[in-house]
This record gives sequence, structure tokens and C-alpha cells, in this order.
Amino acid sequence: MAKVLTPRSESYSQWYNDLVLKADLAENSAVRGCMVIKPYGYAIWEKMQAQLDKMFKETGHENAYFPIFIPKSFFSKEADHVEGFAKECAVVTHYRLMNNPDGDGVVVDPEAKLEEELIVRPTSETIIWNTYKNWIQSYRDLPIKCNQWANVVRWEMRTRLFLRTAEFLWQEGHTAHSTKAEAIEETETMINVYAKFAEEFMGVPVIQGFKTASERFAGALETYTIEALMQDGKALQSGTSHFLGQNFAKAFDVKFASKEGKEDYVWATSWGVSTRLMGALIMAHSDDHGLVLPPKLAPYQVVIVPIYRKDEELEKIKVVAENIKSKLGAKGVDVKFDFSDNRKPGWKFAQYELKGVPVRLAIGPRDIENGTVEVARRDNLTKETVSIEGIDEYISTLLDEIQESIYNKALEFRAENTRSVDTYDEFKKVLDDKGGFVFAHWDGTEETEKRIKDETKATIRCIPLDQPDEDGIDMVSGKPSKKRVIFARAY
RNA sequence: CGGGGUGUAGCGCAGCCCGGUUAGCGCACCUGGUUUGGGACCAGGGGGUCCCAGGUUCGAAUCCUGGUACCCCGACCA
Repeated sequence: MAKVLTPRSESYSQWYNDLVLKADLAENSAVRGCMVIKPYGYAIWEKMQAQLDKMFKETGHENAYFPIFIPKSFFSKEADHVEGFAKECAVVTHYRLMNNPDGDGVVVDPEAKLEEELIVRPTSETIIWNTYKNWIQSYRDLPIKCNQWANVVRWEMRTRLFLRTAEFLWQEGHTAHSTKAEAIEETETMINVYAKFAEEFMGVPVIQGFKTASERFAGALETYTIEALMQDGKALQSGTSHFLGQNFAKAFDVKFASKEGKEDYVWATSWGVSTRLMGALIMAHSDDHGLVLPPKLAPYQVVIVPIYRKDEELEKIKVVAENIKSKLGAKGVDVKFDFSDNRKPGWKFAQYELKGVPVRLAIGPRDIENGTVEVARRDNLTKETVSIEGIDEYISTLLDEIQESIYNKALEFRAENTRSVDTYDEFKKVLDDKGGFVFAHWDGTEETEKRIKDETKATIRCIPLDQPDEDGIDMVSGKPSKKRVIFARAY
């Protein structure tokens, strides 16, 4: 088989790049750091969106939409927030172009300068809290639980397709509550939604935990995260949910009258996942042949490839294929029947492997004669010949099995690449030799965290929620620690 | 922002060092035919402001100057 991808063992990042391009997921655009998401890639994103959107609605959220532009002054209202985002903002200063008086092309009309510059949103807390101020007077107006699907812009120095782009697509939930407890509960509910989505739909096991103060969202009191492990041993932050306390309510003066007639500031949360999830999906499962998609997110779960010499043969195959397609369709399985005649079967096999289609059916004259069909699994590349009788049942069971198997494989990989260490030497050795998640004691200080980051490039991915208390000593400072945290090198 | 690299057909590249016919090659594309159970083959065909601007020269894809775009590595990354 001809190789079209750089093998993972040779260069993981090159492999990733090749795969995104060759599987037709996305490509670089004419605009620095911005990508074009191609139809096949976007179809996967749409599946993610549809499922997440459903889960958001099931947990009581509504969709809304807020402007892409935010007045500059809004950013100065919350000190930590502006500090976190100031360095990567795109700014609109003018609103009109004119013909170049010196010759060709157009120039910005200097007359058309904005009174106040507009920031292209890097995130929407400020504009949303400015809006919420008008929506909230009483506890009866609460909670407000809005989500928006949007694009945001962060002017990153260095970008990578899906993992970090200057513009990206995401959803951001912004909720307002009358009590601290309710806001915290909301924050936890949403990180649970994300974890469930990652595991059950993407087939990516994640660890839930708190971010340390230095890794927190700008303006948050607590940031919950889900952390996934990629095949190269690096961690990927895959979703975050923030408890914002009353910071934004105070910054935008959003108060409500309680049942008892007292005035108080509103409690806030925000939470988001982005097209970065596409990166997680790709890196968690795919191999040197291409993408491996979990059935629940594949644009189509099954592709049928006909094998024939004569047109009469194709006609017979078409009848069988269309029949299978409609039976599977009735079970909610999307099938692509590729009877295009400009490619040979071998080419199609390779192509659909590259694109990660979970199940491939090949039907030829031999199968027509025997009443069979060849079933190939993308995840483990096995093939078998199956009777056409009851094929719809067989496939739909197989898809469930593949979904589960992909998750288990990733879970196993994570287990093999998760280690507990007690000394700094061992810590460095593990990071250099193997990578992965490293559980170690930490004294809770920012100094130690920073020192470890500077010396090893490993960061504290999170303070895991379900980690039992355990007395120990910090591997660097020797100070006491009550619990292990997770370190890793990360994307 | 620092270091490196690359801009030549839709894509991937050669040619440039050492200036000189009509700028090549592979893939893709179009036509015809033979093929089709793991990336087919033959024949024919179409497609180029050689990134931009200026300079040197009888002559520039090639040399010089400036610009610009993108990619990679690093720093940065809520």
C-alpha cells in the first residue's frame, strides 16, 4: 500500500498535518493563522454540534446570539480578564475604504475612524454581562442559562490546524444565578456534560479536575477542565467550565433583589468547547493509514464499494447495495454508496481508510452469487465475509462494538501512559522517555509550579476531582502535600 | 517577536549555484480504448503574469536591492 501520510513514529506533528490535509478536513487559508474547514471536516463538527446542542438543551439551556464586536472600554472593566486577553486581540479602527488617491487599489479612509475601537471578540463575557445587566432585576429573572454558537478570534503567534487557529468556532455558555451554590452546581453540571460527550461520543477518555490558579481562565475563581491524552504522550485541554463568582456582575454592575428584599450581585459561570475537539478526535484514535472516526461522529458510518467488470454486474450490485442502504437508513445509519466509475476499488479502499469511515462493505459478483458481503472495520483493519441475510442487524451491532472498542483502546493507552512518581529525577526521566500523565505531589505554590514548567515544560494539567487524599511531600520543594496532581506536557 | 525555509500549471516538485532555443517532470484534469476483490494501463490533449516592484544585461525563473505571503522551529498561548 502506498504511503500518503508521514508515519507517526517519524514525526507526529507532520503526521497530524498530513492527515488533516489528506483526509480533507481542513486546509490553511489565504489569511494567516486562519483555516478553511472543508465539507468533510465540517460534517464531523456538525455532528459534534448537534449532540452537544442536544445535551445543552437537556440541561436547561437556550441558544442566543451576541455581537462579534465588543467596545474596547468593556475590556477594561474586569482587570484579570483584560490582562489575559489584551495581547491577542484583533481591533477594528475604521469602518470604510476608499479608492487609493495615489493609484491602484483601495485604502482605509482616514476620515472613517471609529470614536471607540471595537474588539473582535476573543470570548464574550464582557458583552454578555453588559447585556445581562438589562435583563436582571429580581431573583425571579434568574437563572439565565444561555449558550451561543459562534466564532472567536485570538491573535495567536503560532497556529496549527484545529489545535490553535487565529479564528475558531466554538460554543460559549454564559449563565447567571442568584446563589453561589447554584452557580457552582452549574459549573459542575457542564464539565460533566463535556466529559460525557468526550467519552461516549468522541470515544476519548478524559480526566476532570480543577486548574491551578495560574492556569485559570482570566477572571474566573475556579476553572474545571477535562484533559485528554494524545498518542504522542501530550495532554490536550479539551473543554473548560468556569465559576466566575461575582466578578463580572461587579464589573458590569449586575445586581438583583433577593426574595428577602436584599440587593446582591449575580453569580456567573461560563463554559466552552471549540473546534479544538476536532484535534483531540484526530490525535486520539487515528493511525498511519489515516483517520479513525467513532461511528457516532462519522459523517457516514458505512461506505459501500462495488466491485465489477461489466455493467450488468454493477446493476445487480446496485440493487443489493441500495437495499442495504435503505435498511440501514431505517436504523439511523448513514451509508454512502460509491459507485463512481473513475476509481478502482483499491483506490477507494485506501481513500475511505484515510477518511476514517468506520465500516466498509465491498460487494462483487462473487458476493452476489453467494449472498454475502465483505465487511471491513476501520478501527482494527479486519475483514470478514458475512451473509447478506440480517446484514442490517449485524452492521448496527458492529457499529456499537466499534464505538466501544475505540474508547477502550484509548482508555488502555491512557492507563499505560499514566504513572505515579515521587522524585524529581524520576519525573524528568518519565517525561523525556515516555510522556503521558504523571501523578505527583505538589506543595500548592505557584513558585514550584513555575519552576517545574520552566525546567521540564510540563504543566499541571489539573487537580483531579476523584483523586483520593494522600499525604506526601512535594518532589521539588520537599514541603508537605495532601494530594497528587497531574502533570504533563501539553498542546 | 527571534531563528530557519519556501513562493515555478489545481497539488507536489526540478530547473537557479554557472543568465542564452518554445520552462520541464510526477500526480490530478479532458478524450478514446482496455481494465476493476487493496492506490490500473496505453494513446492523445488542455492548462504558466516562474510571488510583487525596481535594478544589472543584447537577453533574467536564474544575478542584485527592496517588499510581501505562507510554512517549520522557538518564545507566547485564557
